[in-house]
Amino acid sequence: MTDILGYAKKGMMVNARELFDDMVERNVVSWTAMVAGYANSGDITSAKELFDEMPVRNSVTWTAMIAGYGKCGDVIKAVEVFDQIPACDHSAWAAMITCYGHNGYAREAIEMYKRMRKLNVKADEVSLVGLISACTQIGDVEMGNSIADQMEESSCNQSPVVSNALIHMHAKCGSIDGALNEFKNMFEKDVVSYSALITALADHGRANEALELFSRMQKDGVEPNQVTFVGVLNACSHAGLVHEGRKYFEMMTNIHGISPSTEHFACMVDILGRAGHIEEAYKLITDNVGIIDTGVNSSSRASQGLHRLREGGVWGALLGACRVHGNVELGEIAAKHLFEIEPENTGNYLLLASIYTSANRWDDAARMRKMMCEIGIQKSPGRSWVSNKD
DNA sequence: ATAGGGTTAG
Repeated sequence: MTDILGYAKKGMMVNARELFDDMVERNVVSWTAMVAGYANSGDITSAKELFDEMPVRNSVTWTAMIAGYGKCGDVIKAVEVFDQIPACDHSAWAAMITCYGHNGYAREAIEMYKRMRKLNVKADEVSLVGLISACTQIGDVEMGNSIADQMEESSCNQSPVVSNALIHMHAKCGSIDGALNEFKNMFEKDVVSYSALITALADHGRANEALELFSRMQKDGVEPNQVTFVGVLNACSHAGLVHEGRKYFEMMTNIHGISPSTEHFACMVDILGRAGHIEEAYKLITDNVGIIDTGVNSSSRASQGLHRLREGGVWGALLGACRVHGNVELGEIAAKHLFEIEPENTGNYLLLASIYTSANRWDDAARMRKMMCEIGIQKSPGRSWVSNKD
């Protein structure tokens, strides 16, 4: 039994299933562990099969199914499950709020939260985090400001996860002071707290403070992760700190054993390129094209599209640098990749056109603008046909 | 015992 739970938790569903099939005395916990295991590994079909077969379900089972549909983006099915729950508890509400938020329905998530409170269901940490996350998405400061009271009431004002979500919300909604304040009042700051605030400071143009915070994080003995370093490198990029950028990149790989992801490469290309080290930036890409292409942190839910988008970030950074420094040769190479990766992004044509213009290559610049127009024309009639039909 | 949550994205 303990083995099944272990395998299911790790997503090793073939092993878990073997043991489960041989099991004599299954109970609601082993059934639910299987359902949740399938749902978490993205196999919602198998999860649903077992869910339908199982003789007894409990609130954990229902919640796992909602989250499973949420994870694969099927909000309709998640709502169906939610509506069928015989006795809906706070966890089911929390899963539904989260499901809406994660799929871009921030307003629905907030409405769901309000409905829950109207029925006197108590908010818990998870529903609060879902609410905060939704408020962050649409910049609902008013709702965000009411969260402090909710926290008192649900007695999770000391939850690090809730506080981390609040740091992010304040930062994204423009209140860096709010983020700093939330951070200051935390009892136990973890890697996410530091990473969120480092990123926030970097985004707000306060690179030195971001790097100071990184030093303090190390003094406090909190181990940085790959997200932390994206923030740190972003700070270097905004402040034009080439030497420091190189130093942190090496520190990340050599001391902390973190293999650089496409985001890290994009930051480095940006740092080097802005400073005029365009050849070096280009070499960084070509030397690591295997890593950048496949992505080292490819999670199971990372789609092909996501990778291509990320790869675009690297070439996009190079193209931007080529424009600043007027490098036609590498600008053409970067643009060529971008035209393939994201042909619909007209900004890339404009950037290359601008590079040509700076080099007095008017004909080439005109050719780019023409290509851009053709793409715009190809796109819009297609759209209006679709919308005219319904 | 089994579930749901926070930090990267130019």
